[in-house]
Amino acid sequence: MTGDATSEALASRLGYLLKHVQLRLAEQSARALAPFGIDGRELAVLVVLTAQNPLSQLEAAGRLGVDRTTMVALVDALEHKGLVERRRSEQDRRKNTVQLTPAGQDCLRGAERAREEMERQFLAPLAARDADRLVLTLQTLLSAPDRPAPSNAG
Amino acid sequence: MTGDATSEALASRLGYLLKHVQLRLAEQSARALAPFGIDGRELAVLVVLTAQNPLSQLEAAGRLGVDRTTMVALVDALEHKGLVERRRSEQDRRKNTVQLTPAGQDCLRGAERAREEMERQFLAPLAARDADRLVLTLQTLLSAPDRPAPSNAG
DNA sequence: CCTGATGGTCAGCAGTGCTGACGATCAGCT
DNA sequence: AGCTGATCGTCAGCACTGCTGACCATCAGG
Repeated sequence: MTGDATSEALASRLGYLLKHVQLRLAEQSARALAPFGIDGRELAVLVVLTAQNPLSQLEAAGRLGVDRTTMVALVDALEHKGLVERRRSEQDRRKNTVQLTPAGQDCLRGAERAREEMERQFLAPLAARDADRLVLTLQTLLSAPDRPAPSNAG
Repeated sequence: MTGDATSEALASRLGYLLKHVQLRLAEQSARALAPFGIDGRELAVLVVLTAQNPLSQLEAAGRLGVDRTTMVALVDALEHKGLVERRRSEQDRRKNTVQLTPAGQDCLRGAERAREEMERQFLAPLAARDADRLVLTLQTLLSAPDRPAPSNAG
């Protein structure tokens, strides 16, 4: 990882780069959030839950890009820690609205600060411009339409 | 993912962006490589194996950033497909040197072309400049030193 | 020959994310 | 009202990945 043959063979491969950069960020994130007793995915749940009016689990799952069955375990964990509260929706009793508890809001505030600081340090090796551009570039790639399996009939 | 609340809450989070961009690339990669009967990780193994003189499994694992126990299964699969060959090293009979078979070299050539085309399409939404910069930026982040757990004694 | 270290292998475990099924609920229709 | 199909949350089960720990064969040094 220090300029040897790896660079020649792999360092220009997008897959390798994205995977390992993501891995490294995940490590930093886990370290930064450990004091708050949550991990990055759980923090993301807290964030989407405060972003608007109370969401159902399915809505939250959609915003996070995870499966609804995954969201069950996520909310389970957060509820167990006393950070969120499930409540049966009165408009539609199939749904659970999930809301932050006061403890959850405290946790969110602190954890978000820690995450921001972590990201700042993670991006420190870059020029400020390049850091901004990285975010924009990734956003562009994500918002591009999915290309489905190539089909001759297409 | 089309400009709704997700953008506000998550779209600027590095973790979310990296994870989902990586996921999307992985899908494209799987699709592009399917005709060759290998996946992205296996292609990466083939690449490092041709990059130099025959490598031992441990050396290959090091270059790929995977565990040696992971490499066992990887080489198993490739050997099963007839793309690589294990051979006991004569210098050090604890080691396996792993080499591409002719079929492996054919596969590598075709799969690399497919991967390059796939990456080109993946990066198509970006200006050429931004695509280049993305690679450089990711390389910079990866080559930055790991920051170990913060320690008061440090 | 011992001893300690190294490389490959395997079993087992943990984390993640999926599918498929189920019960409860809703909406539309009759 | 009652029936039907869809929706939401839940759970069990599976697959994939990547790790740890143990084992054996082998090497290097005494």
